[in-house]
Amino acid sequence: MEGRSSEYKKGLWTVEEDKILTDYIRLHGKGKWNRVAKVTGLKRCGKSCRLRWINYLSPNVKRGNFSQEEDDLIIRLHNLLGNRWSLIAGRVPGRTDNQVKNHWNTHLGKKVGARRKGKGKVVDSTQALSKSVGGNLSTLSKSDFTPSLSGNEEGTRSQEVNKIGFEHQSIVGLSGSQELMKGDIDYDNCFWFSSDELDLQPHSLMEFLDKSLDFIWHGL
DNA sequence: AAGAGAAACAACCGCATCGTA
DNA sequence: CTACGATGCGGTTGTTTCTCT
Repeated sequence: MEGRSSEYKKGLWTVEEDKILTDYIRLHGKGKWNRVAKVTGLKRCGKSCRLRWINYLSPNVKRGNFSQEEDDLIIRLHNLLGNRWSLIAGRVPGRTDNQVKNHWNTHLGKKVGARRKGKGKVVDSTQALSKSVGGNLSTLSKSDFTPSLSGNEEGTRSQEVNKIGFEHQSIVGLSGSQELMKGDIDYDNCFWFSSDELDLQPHSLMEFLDKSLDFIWHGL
């Protein structure tokens, strides 16, 4: 099929292309990715340039093997958040969402899967979270998980968040691997918080998640 | 040494959301 | 209010490298 997409090259990046992109960003800064091809003549679409910079060329990206500490952190965060790779990566310094996702799919997922094999029904962590808060997370949009609830709490976004049906509970449990059932709790794979301790507000799931993450982060 | 299959990593695609004119 | 381009995310696919026979 020959279409507009044929204007752009696909596949692995060459050293020359990397240099062109790096020079462009050094000169113009990040953003305006669609301008890269126009300004530099690089035969790559904006999305491809952005991805290449974020995942590979950026000086903030840590290369090399994942440490045991990073593995543990990712496993714990995945337990809490599920496949929300960008959120997880945001808590793992120097690692990108793509790196974390790939590492999970090739190493950690198998490791964790093997450990859990035979330990009962495995459910998606968002389902587990949904169960624990008494609502349906699948109705939420991605933006409900971004830390941008500022100012107007009566706005549409907070109304969306309220769809969760979040209710005050004395204890809130999160489990990425197990259904939450009385008398059948896998404490190794759960994080528990007292909502009093966290001063949990029902209108903001993100605040809850962020406090949860800080809680874990400082406890590591 | 060479080929096959598995594993690891890089990149693409489709969709959702955001920002702005 | 709406349309549209830019950006971000997660799933998936493609390519390369490694390991085993």
